[in-house]
Amino acid sequence: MPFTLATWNINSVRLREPIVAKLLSEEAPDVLCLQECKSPVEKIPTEGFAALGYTHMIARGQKGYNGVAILSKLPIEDLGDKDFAGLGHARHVAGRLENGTVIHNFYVPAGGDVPDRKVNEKFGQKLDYLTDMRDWFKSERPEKSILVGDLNIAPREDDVWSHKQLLKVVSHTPIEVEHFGDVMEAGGWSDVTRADIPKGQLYSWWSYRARDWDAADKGRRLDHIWASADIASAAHSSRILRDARGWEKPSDHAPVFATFDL
DNA sequence: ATGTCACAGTATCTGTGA
Repeated sequence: MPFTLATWNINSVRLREPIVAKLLSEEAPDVLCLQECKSPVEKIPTEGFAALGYTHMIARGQKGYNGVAILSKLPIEDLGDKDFAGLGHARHVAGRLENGTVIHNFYVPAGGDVPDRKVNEKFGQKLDYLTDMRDWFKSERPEKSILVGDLNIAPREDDVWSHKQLLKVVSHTPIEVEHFGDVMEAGGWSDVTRADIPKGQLYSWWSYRARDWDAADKGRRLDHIWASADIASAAHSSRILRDARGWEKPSDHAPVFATFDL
């Protein structure tokens, strides 16, 4: 049975419950992975989502920061979480659908402003987080697995509005892109979105600070869907719902979709 | 390109994170 999955950094699930409901109503993915819920799990507004058919949820949360959740129409088993880099943050949760597909939902640390771990501890934490992801997937080689989330890195030149102008901007520096590639290689992961849409500029995030985000279009592709090598060929119909960036009280991220014939 | 958001804590603003 094919299923459609979406990933969306929601930047407060409680404040944006209306647009989560809008996405579920209008696009109806089978599974929606959220990041930056900024809510303890018990305060996530699950009732409205359940009323739309999303009766299953696995989540990790903390007050005010981070937080990840997987809303699902399909039953999903909680496989636990990993505290990569020992930060004590709610940045990962894994689940398994009844067809055996494992879903990893990640919110990788943003990394602060200065791309130098000697003067910016947050940048070091981001690199360490990615290194721990690499080591984990090297030891636990993923099978029949999907990895999604806000990875806070735009790896390709055509994943940013200006490669040259962003080379020293956190999210697109060479050291981050190298770590990103190391995680992919360690897990044998395939970039589903770029396998489907190999050419052209592709963004999933536009800053709140731009006067007119749509016209300026200074975006970055920070949100990703990966598949393990054994199921990579089952993925298709990738898209980024740019419209959602223009909805009422929007997140600064747009949802990314893919469908899997599994 | 220092601009706009969201949240905690204390409070009706300041600091932090993104």
